[in-house]
Amino acid sequence: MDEQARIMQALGGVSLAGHSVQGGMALPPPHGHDGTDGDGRKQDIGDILHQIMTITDQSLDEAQAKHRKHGLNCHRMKPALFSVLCEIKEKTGLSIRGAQEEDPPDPQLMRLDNMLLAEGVSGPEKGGGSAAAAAAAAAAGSPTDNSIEHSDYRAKLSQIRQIYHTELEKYEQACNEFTTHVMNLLREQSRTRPISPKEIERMVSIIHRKFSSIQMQLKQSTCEAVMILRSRFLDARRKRRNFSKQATEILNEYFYSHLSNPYPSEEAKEELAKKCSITVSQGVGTTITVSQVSNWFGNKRIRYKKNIGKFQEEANLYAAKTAVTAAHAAAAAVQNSQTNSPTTPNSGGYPAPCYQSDGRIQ
DNA sequence: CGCAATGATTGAAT
DNA sequence: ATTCAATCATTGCG
Repeated sequence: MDEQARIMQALGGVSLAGHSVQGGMALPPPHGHDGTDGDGRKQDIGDILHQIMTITDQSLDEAQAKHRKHGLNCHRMKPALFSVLCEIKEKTGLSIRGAQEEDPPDPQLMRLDNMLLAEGVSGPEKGGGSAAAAAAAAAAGSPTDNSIEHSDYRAKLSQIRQIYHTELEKYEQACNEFTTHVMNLLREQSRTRPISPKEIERMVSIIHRKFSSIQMQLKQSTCEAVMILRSRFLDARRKRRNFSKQATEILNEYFYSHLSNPYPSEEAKEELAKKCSITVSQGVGTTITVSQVSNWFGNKRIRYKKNIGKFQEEANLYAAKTAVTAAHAAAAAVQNSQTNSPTTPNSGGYPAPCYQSDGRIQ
């Protein structure tokens, strides 16, 4: 198959049944305006234009396409036509280039960047974070430096920071990949259609702008997260919040079921704190720390001792509750281990007598 | 507002 | 370092 025939095939829809191509350059123009001399040249141009028009419509990754392109590139009229097209484009390009606006630094983006920097999310390293935390603590006007909450805040901040950086890196990588891909594509195509380096540049800048807008979303959501974290941090230390119903429930349960020795160990306190925080995290609430559990037990012990009568009702209530749960557990245990052992001791929890009015405190 | 409940803080004791 | 006891400060209710 010679080159022309191949190109003809590429042109597809154009039917040339009558005028079978002979020896190369006999392609009539679409509107049959044939005749005068220089005709071969015109036909040449029409031909090559057609090829150019169609070649960009075709998928580029076929092996055939390469052949066709190669054929096109080797066409004898190609350089001249190419330069003409470039010239035309240069002239009309002004209008296109006029639309190119130099991007002024987006004030909102600057604001976000500044904040991320100030908050230590996008700053150098850990130093920024702790500095921001210290600044936040100072802004709260609280004289006491509660290291527990402080470290809590810092841990969460660094978590946010890590997520931010990995995401940012991902975007960066994707952007670079995409850019090089597009550039390669354009460079490849610039051999068949007039694409100036400036246009490639413009394309790259467009891509970058798109990706940076995505990045801005990331920055925005990061800022939001930091703000939420910060406000919660400040809230927690500025104002006292009552524990949730469920949290006090859990604490009371422990207290009254260990009434004879209501001094939870460090591990028990941690357990309780975790439990309370879990139940509280279902809704909007404060997370309860170990020291808060200690405070609660300290207060509870002293207040219970001070006026046992006042707490009698509560004590009975929780004693009954634990009794019920214990009974349930026992029943379940019995049902489960009927074959195992007839004398299964009930698991966990005190009997917690209802009449108990003398919890030997201290 | 007044008042009780309640979480947090402080200082002494151990 | 932990606990007690007193006290402070805020919250929630009537």
